[in-house]
Amino acid sequence: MRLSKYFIPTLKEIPSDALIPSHQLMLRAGMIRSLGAGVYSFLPLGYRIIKKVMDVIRDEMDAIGGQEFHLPALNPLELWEETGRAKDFGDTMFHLKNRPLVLAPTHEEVICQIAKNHIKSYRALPQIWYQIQMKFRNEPRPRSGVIRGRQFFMKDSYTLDATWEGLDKGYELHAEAYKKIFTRAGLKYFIVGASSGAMGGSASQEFMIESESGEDTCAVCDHCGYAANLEVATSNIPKAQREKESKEIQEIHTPNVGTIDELKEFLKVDERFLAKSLVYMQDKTPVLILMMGNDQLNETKLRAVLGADVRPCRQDELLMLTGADAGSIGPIGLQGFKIIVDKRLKGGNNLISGANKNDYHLGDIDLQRDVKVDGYYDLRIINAHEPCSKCNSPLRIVNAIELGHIFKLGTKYADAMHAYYLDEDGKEKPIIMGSYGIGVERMMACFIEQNHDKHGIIWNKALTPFHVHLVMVNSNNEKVVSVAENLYTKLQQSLIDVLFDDRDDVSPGFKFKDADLLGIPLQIIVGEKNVIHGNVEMKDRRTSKREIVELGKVVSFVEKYLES
RNA sequence: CGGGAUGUAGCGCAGCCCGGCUAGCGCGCUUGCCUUGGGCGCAAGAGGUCCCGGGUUCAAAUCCCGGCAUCCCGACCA
Repeated sequence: MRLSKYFIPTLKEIPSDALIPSHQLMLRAGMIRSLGAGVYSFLPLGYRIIKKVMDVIRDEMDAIGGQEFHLPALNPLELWEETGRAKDFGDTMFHLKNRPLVLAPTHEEVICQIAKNHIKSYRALPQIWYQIQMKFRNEPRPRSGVIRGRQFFMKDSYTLDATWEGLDKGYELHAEAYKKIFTRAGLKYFIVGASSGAMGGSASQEFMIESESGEDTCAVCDHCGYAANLEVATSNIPKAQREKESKEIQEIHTPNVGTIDELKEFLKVDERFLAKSLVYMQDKTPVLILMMGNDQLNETKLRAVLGADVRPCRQDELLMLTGADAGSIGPIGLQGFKIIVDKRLKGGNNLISGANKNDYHLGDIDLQRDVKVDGYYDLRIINAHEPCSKCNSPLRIVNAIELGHIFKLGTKYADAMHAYYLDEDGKEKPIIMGSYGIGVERMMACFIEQNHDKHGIIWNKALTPFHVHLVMVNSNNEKVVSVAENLYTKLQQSLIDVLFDDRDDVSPGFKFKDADLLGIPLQIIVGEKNVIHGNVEMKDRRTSKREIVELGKVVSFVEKYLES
């Protein structure tokens, strides 16, 4: 491709709306342009890279037996009502105004519908179906360039199985394929256990890259490799120590003490003797939740215990139900409450908690003696430096970007849509599904986040838009022009993708800057000072190492480089 | 959806408080000359709904009201 004819509008200055490196560089390198919040046009160079990413994904999906589909983005609203997900997605799904159609944010329903109509026997299972297609989500706040957009490419795949062992196998195949995809794409990633959320199902893992601009938070152990989304992460933080003697409950006057920190200061006691109370509503049942000290409640963990519909109790409800305001609530003397306790408090005695009377607390509560506990669960958000639950090394808390997510769905969709097959005994059974996604633009953006310097992007061989960047330095020098033109032809004849900077109206410095910005990993620099000796210069974009190569050996040099 | 900021040429910005002459600067763009190993120089040009609508005023980019858009923080995020 001749740069003089190719549409690559590079920018010298950084557009002010772009804050993170990948977004800035994608704009500056002429790969994308914004059309509206969270909506991007891919220009020719950017789309070339998208296609490279898709190639890698497609290759590995085909390798595990995936069959590529192309499913419609327009879906009947009715289909989404069948599974109840029209309501679950709510405003996140785009609805058309002039027909009862929606723009699909994912494709479980469509897949399940096809399976329902055509998979009638266990003999037709298992199946791995996938597609790489545009997804639409009405994100309330798109951000970080293409990392969170309102429309984006996703590779989504689905396993259909007759047995739970089959699901496990399909899930494992995907986990392995994903590792290969991200490794080939040159991404430094880690895998975390994740919440399966409203997708339902039993197991779920996310493929993440660590990034300051990430929207997810993960706990990571650098020692043993444990990593988990904070939604589900656990640690070995010390539990309550039961004291030898349980003292008698006593009322303590605590005027103007609201928060745990104030209580700690007022009573001069260790945080681990304090039991913080929170009240949530599970349908019409109030639930009192006890946490140790100032431990924060993890709502994802809470929902896993109580169901998705729990909500924090309102202030007016709180006063009516307990007779006190937040800050003076406690587990003693409540009527009609369910009481659940964070595991960390298990066995605790001589604890201090609210008295359900404003400005009073109760001291020396023994959970075993005084409280009817409906269950102990892990409910807390872990903090940095807490000991790893596997190896006790201090955990790090990092921001991360989710590149891929794999789910064991089970029969949720088959049940809702009556997608049944006949098993060996002629019995009707629901098809067991798994669902697996990769964000295509995110792979591209994350690669740039991890591979750039102050001059621009540094592609690797798998994702680079062209194999080599041929820079003709002195376009007024006949010898240089003829050598560069000749090389361009020869390289193309050897099936090497060349971006040829043949512009004659641009100074050498400009060409070098553009080459570094675009980041093609190997630059061939044809300039006067080397050409007169029958040589050209090879520059490695990543290391900036330069090597002088004889003209006749350029093609074989490049071929060797590409194979290495 | 709550909080904050911004909106002036393709891009980056100044001007706005404190209303007033033809709305300005850098980059980019066009033309000519020049230059050719790190965003080159000189000269001449083109390019504007000052986000939109309303109001105040002799006079509005500037003040007031309403709206829209974009970005950031938070909430949300299968």
